[in-house]
Amino acid sequence: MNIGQASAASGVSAKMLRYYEEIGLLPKAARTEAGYRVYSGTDVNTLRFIRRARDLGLSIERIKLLVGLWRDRERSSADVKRVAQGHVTELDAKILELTAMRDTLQELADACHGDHRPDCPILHDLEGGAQAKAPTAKMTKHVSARGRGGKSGAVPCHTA
Amino acid sequence: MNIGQASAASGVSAKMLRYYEEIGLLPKAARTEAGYRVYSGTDVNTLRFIRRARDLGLSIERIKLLVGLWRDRERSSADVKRVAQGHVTELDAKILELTAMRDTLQELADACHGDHRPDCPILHDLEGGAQAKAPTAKMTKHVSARGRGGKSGAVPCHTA
DNA sequence: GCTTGACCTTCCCACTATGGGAAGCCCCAC
DNA sequence: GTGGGGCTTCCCATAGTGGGAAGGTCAAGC
Repeated sequence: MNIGQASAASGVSAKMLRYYEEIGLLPKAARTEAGYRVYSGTDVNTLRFIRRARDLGLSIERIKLLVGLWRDRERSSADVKRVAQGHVTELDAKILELTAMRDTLQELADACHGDHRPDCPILHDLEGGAQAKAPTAKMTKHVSARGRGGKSGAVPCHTA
Repeated sequence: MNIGQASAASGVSAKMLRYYEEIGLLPKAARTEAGYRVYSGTDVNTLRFIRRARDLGLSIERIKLLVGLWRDRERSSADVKRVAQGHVTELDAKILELTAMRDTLQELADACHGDHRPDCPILHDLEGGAQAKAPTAKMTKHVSARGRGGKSGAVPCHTA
């Protein structure tokens, strides 16, 4: 099987196949004399595994761990569960963060007339917003979001 | 005010100040004879506006629009609301996507013993998972996530 | 006046995954 | 033997952000 066929069979693009090989997620594929990569049915299984894992939003790093555990017959399910749970935790954090943003923005949008007039609570909030607004409460729950400057483990962004 | 002071006063890093200028979110700052950037109080206001907007997860592109509207006294609040609403829609989509991932993964993790034994429904799902699993239902709602290959407007990832 | 240290400048690199595309070689069918 | 499609590598772009190097500047202290 060459790269195109492995790609079609696994749902992982040829481009990604090369990339995964390059970063060490996949072992270096065997080559034909002409230099073409060669894949086996086993490889395709691994690729499907990876693809499913990516669909669940797991980072490449975590997938590396999981593939390792998958191949290891001596693994303990606890290790697998730990990796999964780690990702769930990240997802929860991200969901919380996005939800806070969404709610704040929706509140502001709801308060905006949305007509031809220039007055707009959205701009008003962005302008001075948070600090000077303690009394109004309710709108002040903006959540500092984005851990600013922290290498806080965030959910990798593969949507874009 | 030089860049360090503007940064401290606005909460936007000096690095980002230069970047925003480069991409045209900010006008080119005036310079001293030595080439140092000079900022005014007005600039700091704009920077704070931008920072608040980033905190709400708005993309630079949307912020450009908002800053433009903010400066425009003839604006209609409808335009502002449209931008905000667009972002809320994206956030909702992203939240839905992440939530689907989270739920699937949590279900799998819940089904995993998490002990020393190697059997693990998480790996089992990733392995063959979805297709061959229609009868089990409930677990099959995986949501194809990530619009694969689509330029589907996703929420920008500024968390990482 | 000179040194030192903090600050500024530009420029390049890294990150996460992914796609796009160019230049060039290869393979198969006709 | 020729054409088209597939393969190779290599570079670029994405969206924001941080890190750091090499070098110029400024202000304070001696």
